[in-house]
Amino acid sequence: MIVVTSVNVNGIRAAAKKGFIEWLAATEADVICLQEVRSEPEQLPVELRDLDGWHTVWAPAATKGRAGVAVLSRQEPSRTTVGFESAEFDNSGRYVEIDLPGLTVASLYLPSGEVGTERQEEKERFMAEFLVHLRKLRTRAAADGREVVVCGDWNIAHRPEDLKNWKANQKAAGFLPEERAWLSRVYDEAGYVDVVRRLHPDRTGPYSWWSYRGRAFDNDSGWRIDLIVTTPDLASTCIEARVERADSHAERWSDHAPVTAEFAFGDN
Amino acid sequence: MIVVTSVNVNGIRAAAKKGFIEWLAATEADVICLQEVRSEPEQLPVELRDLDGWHTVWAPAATKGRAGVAVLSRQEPSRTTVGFESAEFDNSGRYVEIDLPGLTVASLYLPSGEVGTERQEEKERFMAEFLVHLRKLRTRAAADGREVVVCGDWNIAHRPEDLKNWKANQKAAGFLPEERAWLSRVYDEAGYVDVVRRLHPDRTGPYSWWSYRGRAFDNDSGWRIDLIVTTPDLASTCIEARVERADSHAERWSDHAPVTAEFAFGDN
DNA sequence: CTTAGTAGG
DNA sequence: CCTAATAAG
Repeated sequence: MIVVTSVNVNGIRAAAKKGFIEWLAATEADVICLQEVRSEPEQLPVELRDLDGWHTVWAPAATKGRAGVAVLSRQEPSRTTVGFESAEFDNSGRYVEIDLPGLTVASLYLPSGEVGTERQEEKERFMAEFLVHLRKLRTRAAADGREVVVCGDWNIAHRPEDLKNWKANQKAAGFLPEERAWLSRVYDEAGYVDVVRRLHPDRTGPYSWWSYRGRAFDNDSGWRIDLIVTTPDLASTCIEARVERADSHAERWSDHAPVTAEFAFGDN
Repeated sequence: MIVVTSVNVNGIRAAAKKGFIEWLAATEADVICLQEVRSEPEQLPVELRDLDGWHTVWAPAATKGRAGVAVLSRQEPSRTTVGFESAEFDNSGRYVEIDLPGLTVASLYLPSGEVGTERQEEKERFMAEFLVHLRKLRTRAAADGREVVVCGDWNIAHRPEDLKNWKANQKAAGFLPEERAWLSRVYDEAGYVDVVRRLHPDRTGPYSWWSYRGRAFDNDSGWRIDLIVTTPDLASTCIEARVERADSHAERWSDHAPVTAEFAFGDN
């Protein structure tokens, strides 16, 4: 059994002041993939340095205060790789990969994009390069007899069920036809599986991000853009997948909620 | 009788959230000179627009969020002048003057300066130009039979009694020998009077600014840099002068405290 | 330490 | 609306 969580913390230093530390102390996850850490390792608050019981790999962006991904694991990784052999993106705090026994885990923070700007073109370049990487990753893993799980903020909602207001967002970054088609290729051509959708094929959401603007969270006007995407054999061992939406009992310490999947993996 | 207050609000929008509005509602001042407003008039919170019972003149800096002075008066000014005919400084939100019957009131925010930087040179240029203005102002006022009061954050402590730690600050901006000498010229050559010091010749302080860093406020480790400076005849009518240091009963809504002087001016 | 602007989200 | 870097104080 392995429990994997993905969460965009929207600034780990701010999150730490609002409840992330307590959430971390209580989680039963074995591996946690973080996005938008927005901190150099040296800038982390003491409570997040030398985390007891966790092995950590931090992959900050070259630009201070931007992006940044990390993976926390209870087991020590046998290998750690920052980036995906991309000249443009390896230094941008958007991808880090670790190897655990029989399993490769990656934390991904795909650019957000903004229609009509250079940042949308950057997103598209990232998507093109990253799809190549996903294919290679799967081929390599198959050759090694390994499974793969890519956790992250993909910044794309795949289908109308994945966001509250799909009609109004057809020309918005994150739900553009070309972005949705790209995600289809991740599934249909590269052969990956979105495990939350696999276990909950018919429901709307569950959303994992709600804008801080307006009453988006209270109205559950969200998007499902934080995805746990795995190789098919691993997906078939997924026995639970959920979004940990904050409620009156749990503080909201990010505009995203943790997404968690449990796999009967390595069990006898 | 006229009551005049000078206070550096350190961002009127932040101050408004912390108690400035309540202070303003309770004050008995007739004229209030503000410095470091740091807001365009259009950006002011509603509570500070069309202030009931006050005439207001706002002189923001050309650069948003920087400097900015204002004068609030219960009587309507007969004349309002932004700047002091300085090509360099008239647009920098550092000086505004109003005329009331028999009295010119000015709000001044002298540059803070920082030793060894261009900003110290800017401060020195300001001082040179402003001293010329002070002389003209006094000459003009004398010809018109008017008194003058220049309220503001002068960003200079005159003597050892005017700051907690004068020995350690002899090479610090705000207590440099040339700055202190300049203030002496304002008094001795241009003929103005610092009314708080006139009424309290022997005491240390009263300080009007305490850094937000460390425990400066709790230790009363402050500076007396907010001054009410007047023509001699007006000074001789000053019957009270004080600093309104925040205590357990009053919120601290700025790193500066209001300085208030009461003049038996216009009384029969 | 605090303010406000700014870029990114 | 929120985070963090930055400049100024």
